[in-house]
Amino acid sequence: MRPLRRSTVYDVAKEAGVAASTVSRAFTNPRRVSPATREHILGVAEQLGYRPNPLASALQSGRTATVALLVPDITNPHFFGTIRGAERRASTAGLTFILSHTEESGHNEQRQIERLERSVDGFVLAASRMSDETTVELAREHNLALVNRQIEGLPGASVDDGRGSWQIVEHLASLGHRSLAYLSGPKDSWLAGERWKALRAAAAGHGMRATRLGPFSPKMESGAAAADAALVDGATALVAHNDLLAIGILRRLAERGLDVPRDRSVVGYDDIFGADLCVPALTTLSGPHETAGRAAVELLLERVTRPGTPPRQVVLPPHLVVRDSTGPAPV
Amino acid sequence: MRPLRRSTVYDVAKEAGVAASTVSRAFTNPRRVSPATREHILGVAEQLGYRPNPLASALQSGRTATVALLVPDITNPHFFGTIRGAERRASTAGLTFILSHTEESGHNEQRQIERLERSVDGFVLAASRMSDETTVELAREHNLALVNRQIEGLPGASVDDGRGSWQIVEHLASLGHRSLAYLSGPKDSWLAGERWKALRAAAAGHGMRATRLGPFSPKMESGAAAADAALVDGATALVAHNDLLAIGILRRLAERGLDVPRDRSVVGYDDIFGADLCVPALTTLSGPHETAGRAAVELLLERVTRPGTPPRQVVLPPHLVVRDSTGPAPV
DNA sequence: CAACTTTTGGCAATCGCTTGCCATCATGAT
DNA sequence: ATCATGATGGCAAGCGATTGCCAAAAGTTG
Repeated sequence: MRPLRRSTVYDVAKEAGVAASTVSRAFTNPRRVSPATREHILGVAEQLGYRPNPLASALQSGRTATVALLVPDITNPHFFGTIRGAERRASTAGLTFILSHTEESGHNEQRQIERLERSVDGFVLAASRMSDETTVELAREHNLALVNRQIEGLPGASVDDGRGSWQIVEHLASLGHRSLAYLSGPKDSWLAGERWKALRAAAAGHGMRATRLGPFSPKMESGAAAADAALVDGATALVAHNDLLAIGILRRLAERGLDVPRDRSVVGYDDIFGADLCVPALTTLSGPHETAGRAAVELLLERVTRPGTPPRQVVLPPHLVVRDSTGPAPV
Repeated sequence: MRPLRRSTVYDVAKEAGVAASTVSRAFTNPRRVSPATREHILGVAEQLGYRPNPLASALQSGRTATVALLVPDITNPHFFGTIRGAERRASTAGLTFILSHTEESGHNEQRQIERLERSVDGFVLAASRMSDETTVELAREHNLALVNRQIEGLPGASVDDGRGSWQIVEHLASLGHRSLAYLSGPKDSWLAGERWKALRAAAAGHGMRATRLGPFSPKMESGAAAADAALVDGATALVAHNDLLAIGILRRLAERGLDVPRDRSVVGYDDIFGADLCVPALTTLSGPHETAGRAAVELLLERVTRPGTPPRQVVLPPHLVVRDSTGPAPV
């Protein structure tokens, strides 16, 4: 590999018989040069194989044409949709897309932001673990958009899991369940908090008993512990923090000789790939997470191109996908 | 958002009573300044909240501490392992990680490389769709590492699907199958080519008949067409280009009233999440794709830190995971 | 103590582009 | 013909680091 010398604005300028500034403008600010010279410059640039150096450009202008997405756990299928959506949107806007894993730690998020601050135009924070205060503080100096987290005054896109949780409870109530157990996820996850609040409220509204168990790590392996805890609790309906956990629970219940949905009903969140493959196929709350990822990048863009506009919050409706893991409450 | 003015080397230099060059060296080349001044500078920098601007640094030095991963299709679970592995390795090496989707097009890969060339230290190309010639050509000017593609003289990490295909055939042969159909994937995928070559050779070695059908797009939706084609062919063993396709095939066969593994055996490649959840659970070739992703970044790093060393090729062994979708050939 | 080597730090050029400001020129209005 | 006006292009000063080269200081050696 021999990184050959690329031609610069100066080479193009000399060859085209204009000043470097004019070359620059021909590329970044077309209306600032006459159509004729622009054509000419572009032609010369083309034949010289000129390509603007994004670093140099960013250094001077402060605009990097890059966004970063910070996810707590790259390994968790829950985030794939968000990653996809964000990447696709960035790509169509001609933005470079940086992906970074924060290991479920707010502190890490903060460090990444500091590390990348000069290299990006903004950050999308997915399921951020940082406190409201820290986030607001950071938002003063950085361009942030949140996914699945709502903070007053900050732009964000989230799936309305509160409303979704009501749907879950209604579904379960209609099947005659009188009690549910929520197998909770990471305790500093905002989304998890929202889910539980809504579940509890909805349960109360339907005269159902609701208990929160856990927290459990949102992985299949935690399913056993979660299932066992739920059995002790005795609730007939188990609502798991996410599909991974729900699938783990399904497995454990089968091991312990219980039939789903006859003896217990199980519901998950996310509708990940695989949720309809397992047996019984999982009833789960499907959220437009890809859309959320896309929207978040969109919001970031908005703040760059039209600063001063008030931050928007996009809330997306989820829908319950009823499959085979829920059924009438046992008598 | 008010991007406050960050302090620069000059601020630190003035405050510490040294030259900017010394500050720079204190950070990037510690042994070039005396321990005492270094300590002092670091202290001042700390209290001024100084953070080096990666853009400025990259512009001058040519080193960006960034790598890019180009994948044909972000949506395909096959790549999740590679993405994870590459991201994790990059992250532990302190590198910024750029993820980019090339829409299954070699031409797009090339454009991305051109766009990002100054912004990264190297590229990992996963399942590249470019021709050998183009790739070799690009490798002259860029730092490339390939995943699941082998080109003479270029560094790369790949899963040995040739060997894996032999394992598949041996497994099928041992179950008494006398014929197999390979439901092929994208036709310009190198990996797909390797698989078929090995399958055909192995089948010949075992006196089995082998046909290649397709190409099919490697998605679940294509399963129906693939299954139907295979039924026409009559082979008792169906080997699908990947698990997605295999799962689609499973569904179609069930729809058409055929029992797997009694009437037909089905095998996939990749062992994606969900392969053990579907019914029957899928027999599939599990490859260490995460390791491959990690290794590729490793190779890139090697070329940056020790230029001149001959490019290495890492070949990783896959293993066959036998589940419930394969069984004795029907009599 | 002279002569020589090694450390340490500073100077200034450089990476490649952007942009505020100014000069020029063509245009239209008067 | 005169002047205000806008369009166009050039000049030059950055952006914030890195690094080759040099000089002074410090350390070695006989």
